[in-house]
Amino acid sequence: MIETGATPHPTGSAFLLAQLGGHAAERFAERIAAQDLTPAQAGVLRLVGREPALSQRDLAARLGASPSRVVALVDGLEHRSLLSRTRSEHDRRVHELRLTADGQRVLSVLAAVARAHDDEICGALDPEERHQLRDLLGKVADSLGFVPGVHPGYRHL
Amino acid sequence: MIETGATPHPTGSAFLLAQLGGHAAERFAERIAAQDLTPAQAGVLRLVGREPALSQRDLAARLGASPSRVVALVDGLEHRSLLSRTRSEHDRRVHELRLTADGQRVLSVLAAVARAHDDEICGALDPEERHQLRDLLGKVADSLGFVPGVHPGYRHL
DNA sequence: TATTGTTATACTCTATAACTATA
DNA sequence: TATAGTTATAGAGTATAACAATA
Repeated sequence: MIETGATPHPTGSAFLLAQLGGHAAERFAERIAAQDLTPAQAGVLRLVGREPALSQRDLAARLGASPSRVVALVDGLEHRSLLSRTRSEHDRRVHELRLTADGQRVLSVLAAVARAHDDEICGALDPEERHQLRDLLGKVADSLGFVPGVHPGYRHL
Repeated sequence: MIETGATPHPTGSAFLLAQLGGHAAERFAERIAAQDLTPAQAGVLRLVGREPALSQRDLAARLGASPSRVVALVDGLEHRSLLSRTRSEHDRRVHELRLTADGQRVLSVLAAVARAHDDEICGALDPEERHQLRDLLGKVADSLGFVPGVHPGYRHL
């Protein structure tokens, strides 16, 4: 992985943000590798867990990925019995995605992993500072149009 | 691009950090594409600008990339006359890397782009909040062992 | 005709291993 | 023998385009 960026950190936070974000993503990937999951797969479980009966097309939009990519992602998770595809009764073209009982178990493990991950990343901050950081990041995210669970590029669909 | 992650944002900042960091990196990449540069190339210019006569091997360590990858990166920049390779007189195996005059010009353009980029990302924050955010991120970065200009994986060399 | 999911294909990024030239 | 750089090769990840089933 290559760190992008400009000068060390003169006045700006954007470079530091990209650096830390990259590190956080990398560490999270390492952690979930223990459950044999990639970040993309974890994203699928998270989104399907939140929105049962999601179609592959809508999932692709929320992930910011192509529909063909979702096929492979769902194939793998279905093969491991973590989620199921069922044809919609209203429109037999669409596949409704749902977590299996195993899938829900894995999802709750992922939530615990995320908490531990968060403690690792923010461990240097006291509770008040963590709260401040979350508020500031939330403000930035809002201003950039981030909607939880929806890829920014598709937030208008 | 796929957003990794766990729950929306319950208590933790790590997911938001990864999300925003990814967005910031992506937007920076779009901006420098106007100069026909990739983030990796920008990183090379930045590091060689800071440490003239850097060897390709040391550059690879600082980037967190493989030496073979650096070959292609340097090839491209040398071909565009943004940096030069000269064999070291002390050890004729090593190539000393330096920015050309054009390379330094491009580097200063990159610095301006980084400032604009930063304003875009942090535009929703007032000056005091931006200062707070930078301090908090700096604290997190320090606790994780980040050294400016050196990839974390290689900070001990 | 338009849309969902699928397959085939190709492209980009990147690392590992073998090679060369120096030391 | 060991090291700096290079080349050859292969793998991962991903998108685009063509296709089949359904609307």
